[in-house]
Amino acid sequence: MQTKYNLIKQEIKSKILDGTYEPHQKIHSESEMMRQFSVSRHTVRLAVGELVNEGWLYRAQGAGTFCADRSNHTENKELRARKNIAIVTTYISDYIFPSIIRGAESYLSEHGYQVTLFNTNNNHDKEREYLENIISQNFDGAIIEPTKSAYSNPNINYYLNLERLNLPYVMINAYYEALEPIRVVVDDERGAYLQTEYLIKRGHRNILGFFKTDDMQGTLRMKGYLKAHREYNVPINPKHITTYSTGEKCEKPARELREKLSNKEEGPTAIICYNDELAMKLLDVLREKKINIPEDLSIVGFDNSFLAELSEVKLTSVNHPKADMGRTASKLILSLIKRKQQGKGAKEEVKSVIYTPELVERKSTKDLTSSGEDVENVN
Amino acid sequence: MQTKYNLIKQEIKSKILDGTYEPHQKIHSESEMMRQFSVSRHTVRLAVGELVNEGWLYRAQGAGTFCADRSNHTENKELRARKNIAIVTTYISDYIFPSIIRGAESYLSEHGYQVTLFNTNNNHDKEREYLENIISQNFDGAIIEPTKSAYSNPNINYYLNLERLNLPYVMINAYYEALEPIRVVVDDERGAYLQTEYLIKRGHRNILGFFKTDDMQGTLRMKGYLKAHREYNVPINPKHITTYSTGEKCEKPARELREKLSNKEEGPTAIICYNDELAMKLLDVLREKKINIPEDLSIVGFDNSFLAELSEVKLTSVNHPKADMGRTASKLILSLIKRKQQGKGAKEEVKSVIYTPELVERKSTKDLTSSGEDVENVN
DNA sequence: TCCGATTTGTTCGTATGTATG
DNA sequence: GCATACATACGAACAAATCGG
Repeated sequence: MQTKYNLIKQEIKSKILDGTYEPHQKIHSESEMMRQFSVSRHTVRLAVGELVNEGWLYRAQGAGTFCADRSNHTENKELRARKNIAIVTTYISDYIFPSIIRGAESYLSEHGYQVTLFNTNNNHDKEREYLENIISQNFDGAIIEPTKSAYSNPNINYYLNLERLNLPYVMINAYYEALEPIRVVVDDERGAYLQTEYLIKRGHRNILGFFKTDDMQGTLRMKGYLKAHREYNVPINPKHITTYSTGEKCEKPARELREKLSNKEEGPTAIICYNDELAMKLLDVLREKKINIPEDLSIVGFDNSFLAELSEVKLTSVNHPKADMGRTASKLILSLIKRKQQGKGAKEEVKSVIYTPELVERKSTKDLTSSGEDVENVN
Repeated sequence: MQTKYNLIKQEIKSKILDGTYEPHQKIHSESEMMRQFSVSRHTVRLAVGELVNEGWLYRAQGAGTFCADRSNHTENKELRARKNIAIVTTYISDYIFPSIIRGAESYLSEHGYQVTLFNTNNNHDKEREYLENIISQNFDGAIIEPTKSAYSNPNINYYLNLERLNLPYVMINAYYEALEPIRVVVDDERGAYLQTEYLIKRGHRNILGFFKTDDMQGTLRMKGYLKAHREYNVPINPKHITTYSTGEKCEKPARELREKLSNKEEGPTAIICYNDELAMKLLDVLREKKINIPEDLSIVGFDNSFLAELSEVKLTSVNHPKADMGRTASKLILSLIKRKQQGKGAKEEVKSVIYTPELVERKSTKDLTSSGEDVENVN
């Protein structure tokens, strides 16, 4: 069965096999081969098409047809399963995480990818297990929220291996500093600075700060809180700062707040919270103590979650991009995958995204400098 | 990329996946498809050619084109060696869905399975696309919340094909009646009966009902509402019932409520809501109209979601198992998988679970029979 | 076994659309 | 903006294999 297109096919394949065509080298254009072999364009396309299907060539519209790089294990084995992205987060169903996941899921599914979820519960062992899964299966990429990002990570080797295996990943919300990965994060230090500055400008001097310090977000937010104090020359009372870990979040902050409220000596006028979730917990304490918000005490949250609007006290908070963060991380992952597929011709640089946060004013703070509660016109 | 050949390709692939074409069955000839789709032979050949390349079809010169048999197509069995469950829901990040998904995810991951999410947005086309994915990859099982379960489903063939392919699935929240699938649902009729009975027993006679009627839950809840009225001999005013579809949920119920409140003739004393989410929307209307809850009007929600506790009016609602439903559905799926692996020696029968709902009393209803607001001691 | 209708396989020609450099 | 190169789509013709009568 020596058909014309088969002849052309063999001709091209020979040139690949004998090294005439090197990986990523452009081969003759269709019109040129028409002349060379004196056949119609259709016949050339048939020959080239089959070689593309068999993985010997790849085509790029407008650019040309190129010799594929078969050095890697691109054998027939991988029939390109289905395009699959892993999302690893500390939680999946609480707080802002559903929004982040929805943002990612919608963007990825629009682009023909499907999403598999992994939930570490902020546990290093789980994180390791899932990283092993991701490496051993053929995921095309991963969006990862690091576990306990403030601590040194025992799984750092797995992340390094991801890089060695050329498996693209993007970190969200935080990152392990040693890795310097592509990431999508909020400028948490700036966010807490805004929280603090806002209160200081409204005359607050005794501001309690509650920070979860086992993740990077919490330590940066504490840093922002301190920085604002320094820059506005407001002395910092160490007793005003409470730090806690994930495991302690249900008890310790509430307990500490109760204590600090009973020691009436230097009564705080405001509270800065690690996030809205904590703010809710502290509001429960304040309700129990019959303290009115914002008349008796001001409180500011972080993340601008649905909690900020649903509580009886509409909470002033710092904006978190949520669904947009998921979408952005997804975009970056797809860019990284594209860059990987194009080989070293990486013209497009993929850059981390750092969101600059903004304060969302609601009704949970009092202006101590003016007479009334005219909050809007002060800034 | 809506090219003609791609459309034809998808059309054919759908017929393979929904079972219209069985393995080794002859599909339409090229000339027939030319007529069917009104395209040239070239276009048909392009579509068929790609499907042949992907292993869905095979061609035999002179004989025809046939559906391939993929049953023992162990192409990438090793890659997909990992145990994988698909979860298809109408939404993933809103309302009670994160809880359901968390329940399922935690149980499945404990048992070594991983979870891939699909979100239909209550759209039949999306549902079809995802069912195609699930069939064409080798998922071990699927947990599915049906899309628009009150309507006849255009994808019913896909579900039948799941059964023929022996791919276990469990439906949650609702089900297509024709299929009689293994399912985990709430007794919605009973739930709405409880809502209504509760109000009737407290002296309410004019009870507005708002029901989303494009899913089974809504139609059953309306049925329970009617049943309670009949059993307690309370006449039903047809004007008191509002039905709406998913697309209308943001506008129509609020508009209808406004209308019904302005017609003061036979003022309603209570509202029964399809779910808590709707109750929130209606509470906005009531707040705007300066109507106090529960003094002026009682309101009851459904699902006992976080919304019921976070609003300023603590909402009496009907309990939905949420995370427990996810866990239970996961258990059933793993049982089905186990039964499948054991072959016909199916000693263990897998049975559907129907949750009997309970009313969760909070502060959104008034007792018209007694003098005060002594709600607790009446029942 | 051969015939003829049907069906897929190969090849030509032509035109327009779209991405790249 | 322009030429180049691949992508999609129409039409036509003949070859080769299959299958029922």
